[in-house]
Amino acid sequence: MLAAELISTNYANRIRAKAVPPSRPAKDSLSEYLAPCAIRAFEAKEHIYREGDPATHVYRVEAGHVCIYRMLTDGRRQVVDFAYPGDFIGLGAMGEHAAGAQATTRTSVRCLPISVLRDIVRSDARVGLKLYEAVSQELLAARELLFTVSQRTATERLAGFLLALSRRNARRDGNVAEIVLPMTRVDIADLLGLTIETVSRTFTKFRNDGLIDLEQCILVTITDPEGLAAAAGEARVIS
Amino acid sequence: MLAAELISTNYANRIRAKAVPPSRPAKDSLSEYLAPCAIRAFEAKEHIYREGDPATHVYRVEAGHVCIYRMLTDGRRQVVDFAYPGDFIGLGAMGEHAAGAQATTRTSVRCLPISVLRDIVRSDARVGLKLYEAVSQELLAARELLFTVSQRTATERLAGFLLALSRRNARRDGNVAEIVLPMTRVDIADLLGLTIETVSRTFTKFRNDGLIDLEQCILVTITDPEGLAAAAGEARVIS
DNA sequence: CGGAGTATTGACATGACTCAAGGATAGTGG
DNA sequence: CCACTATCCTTGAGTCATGTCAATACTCCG
Repeated sequence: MLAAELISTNYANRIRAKAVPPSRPAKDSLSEYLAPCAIRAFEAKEHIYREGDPATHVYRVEAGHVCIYRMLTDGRRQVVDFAYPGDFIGLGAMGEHAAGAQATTRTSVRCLPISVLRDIVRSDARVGLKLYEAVSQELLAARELLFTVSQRTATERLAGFLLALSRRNARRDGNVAEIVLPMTRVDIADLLGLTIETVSRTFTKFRNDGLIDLEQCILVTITDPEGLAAAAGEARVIS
Repeated sequence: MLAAELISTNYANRIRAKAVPPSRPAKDSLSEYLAPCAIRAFEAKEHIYREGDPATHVYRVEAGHVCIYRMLTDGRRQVVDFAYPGDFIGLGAMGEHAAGAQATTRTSVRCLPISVLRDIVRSDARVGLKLYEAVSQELLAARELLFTVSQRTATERLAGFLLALSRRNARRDGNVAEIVLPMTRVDIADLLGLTIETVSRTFTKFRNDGLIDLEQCILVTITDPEGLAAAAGEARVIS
């Protein structure tokens, strides 16, 4: 199990970390403090931290992709978010991490010790507000996902997911149509509250309906954005 | 519609606000600042604020119960949380409220203007941290609910919900077995991502299985806590 | 090539939803 | 006090989307 996790797996390694610098230039107060922080690298499937680990650091993803998730003892899993370069992870943890963070591709993160963060907050009220806003943003995203999982059909969920990724990409590098999926079907299924079979079938349905191309299973090309938006049901989409 | 909301409805008014003071004595830094704040009262079904309203205040529930929810244009609704006396609502809103807050019973809230809150944060770093923690707590609850809705069966969801309410009551007044439901079946269904029919059927099933008594539809008595916990599946429950 | 991990597809089962009817509860007005 | 009405809750029958189980195919890598 542990050994397996250290071996970078097949599909994941098709994605070579492009080390895209975070799109937001390091202007805000939090980023200033991050500059001198240590950087750690992880292979695909390695954990940055696990659920229940003492929360020692806050991290910013520099390159790669991270899957934030929680586990139930019987093996059921809930993916809570995917973190992309520029995103913070480990925020909102008090004492210990309430969710695990696992790299889905080769990943590097910048590490800010919690103790240092606390000092910064004490001396710089702006940072406290920044943190508050960052967590508020996560709360918003969590509720959006809650909505998606609770009220929408499989078709709507996956369409919404793809559109959210598309918008995320657009903000980063301007490519709206092509989406590289840095996560497996299992990850997607566990995010959307579906099974991998349903995810796979829905992908196939989209392809048959001419909404997307799917030459490789990790490369989605949106051929009919309006159709996909219609399949998503509503403008309201995750993230 | 508006008129209807002002008329307190039947079931809801069976619950007379007991005006229980918040269990936590007003020791923490946020509560200090709340003491001089104005109090506003609402009838059942009245809104404290609506989704999209400019976020002018943060509120603490003094008595009664509030349903926090979001709407989709086609009428689908997601209840995000129920606020009890002592709980804060309206936190984490930046600019405008991302969710609506509707009293489910006669309710009174203490109102703290956002502008004042901002001033406080600037002058008192502890409050910034307090806010951060409060929102983190909400984030945790939202993810717990996400888990519930996404991965669990109707039986597990409702059992977990009842146990969560039981624990909430226990913390407040020590009564573990008796639960008064300050919300309708619709509210419960929209929280758990079910239909009212399924909620009702599951209640009936619990009664037939001897897990609960249900003399009135708003009064649940847990007769077999272990059985209910088993039905909930896992120790991990919402809130 | 062979093996491990991952993805697709099919047949079938089922839990929850939908639609529809009827019962319970509380407020209202005669 | 008793209809009368508006909500709310319960129950039943039938349907459907998604899950489950099982077999096969694809991709990468040693």
